Amino acid sequence: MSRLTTEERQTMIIDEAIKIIHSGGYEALSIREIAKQVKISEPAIYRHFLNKEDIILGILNRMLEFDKLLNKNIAAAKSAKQKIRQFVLFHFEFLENNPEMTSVLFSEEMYNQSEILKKKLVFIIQKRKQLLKVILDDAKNSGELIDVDNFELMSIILGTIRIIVMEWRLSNFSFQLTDRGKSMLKILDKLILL
Amino acid sequence: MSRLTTEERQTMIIDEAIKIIHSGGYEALSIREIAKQVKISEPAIYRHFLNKEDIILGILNRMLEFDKLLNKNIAAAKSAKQKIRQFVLFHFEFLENNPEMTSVLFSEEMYNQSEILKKKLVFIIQKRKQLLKVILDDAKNSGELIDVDNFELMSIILGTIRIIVMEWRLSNFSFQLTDRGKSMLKILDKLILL
DNA sequence: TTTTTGTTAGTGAGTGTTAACTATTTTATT
DNA sequence: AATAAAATAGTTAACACTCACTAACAAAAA
Repeated sequence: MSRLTTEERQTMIIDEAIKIIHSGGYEALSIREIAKQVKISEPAIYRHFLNKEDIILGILNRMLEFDKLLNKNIAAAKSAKQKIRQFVLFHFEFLENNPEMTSVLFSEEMYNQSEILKKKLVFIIQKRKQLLKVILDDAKNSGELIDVDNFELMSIILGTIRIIVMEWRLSNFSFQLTDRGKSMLKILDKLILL
Repeated sequence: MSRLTTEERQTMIIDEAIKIIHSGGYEALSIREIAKQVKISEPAIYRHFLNKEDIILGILNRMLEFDKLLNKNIAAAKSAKQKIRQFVLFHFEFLENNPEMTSVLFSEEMYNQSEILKKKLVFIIQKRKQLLKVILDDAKNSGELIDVDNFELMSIILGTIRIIVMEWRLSNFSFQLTDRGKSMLKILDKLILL
């Protein structure tokens, strides 16, 4: 067996960790299982991560990469209206292509493990809310959005996205998430866009 | 120590189990910890429940009791409009008075333990959706509701309730949930009621 | 006397993590 | 360019601990 660099192993370890959570929930995520999937010994894991918490932190950093993609995607949209649509649709598109990330998204137990993890999760959520807030403020300024409190609108949009993804999971991914997202977006259009 | 009946012990065990989940997440829910809190030995737990899954099933049945209360509360409302408002508000009122139930609500790992548990959870969610569906259908028939697909409206309402409760949890219950619920309801009123 | 609720002691399996050591790769020196 | 030294990535074996659950027995209540 040839040795790999820490960066390569870290990537493999995070990859497999996400897969394990997807197939067996956070409870199934053990150092033993990761080692088995990555095909190295358990102690070798500790060459690349400080401890289990550090691995979970790595998973959370993967979620930040989604945010980068989301930002790029939205920057390309022209009108504020289009930005809102892209914000919603890109969530569904990304998760449809990366269904294992929904498991990460809903593994609340995982973030409950330590204050560091919880803070990081709150940070990620906060960042996404901030992005949506800027878009909604723009939309309101350009008269494209209904005149109600943006703070509440954010909860409506994010809550609706989240529960649809949850329904998708509970149905064992049995429907096309983007299709469902599109029909949801139509209604949302009617309700909040002018 | 005086002996108690199975019914009394079962109630105590479920009570403590919920408390444990609330303070330490599902991961903290062990037979050992329950026994410690109830102040009986571990094997004594097995006099009153078949196994751990059976205890979780008991917790899920507690959630069904909320549904009974919700049904009563809604039956008292006169107009369909009022029923929608009550459906939303009662969720917030109940959880504000029983914050530990939010932990149960969000312990997804718990229901992932077995197919039986997952099915029971899906059943509970399905039941609550059905209740909301009937209300929305009524509201539409009596011309009190905006004319969009009710299926999508259900996701918007349930998703918004859920994410507000999630925000409440992540803030360590630092704001008044019912107040937040009321201002949310105002916006929802504007958006979907005629 | 029988049933029910409790106890103590113990099972095998799984957990994250560490100590001690080895093999490979990279860097520095001859 | 060849070789010695240092750093890195891996191993096996074991640590102390927690897990859900059970056998065997005791005491209280019906």
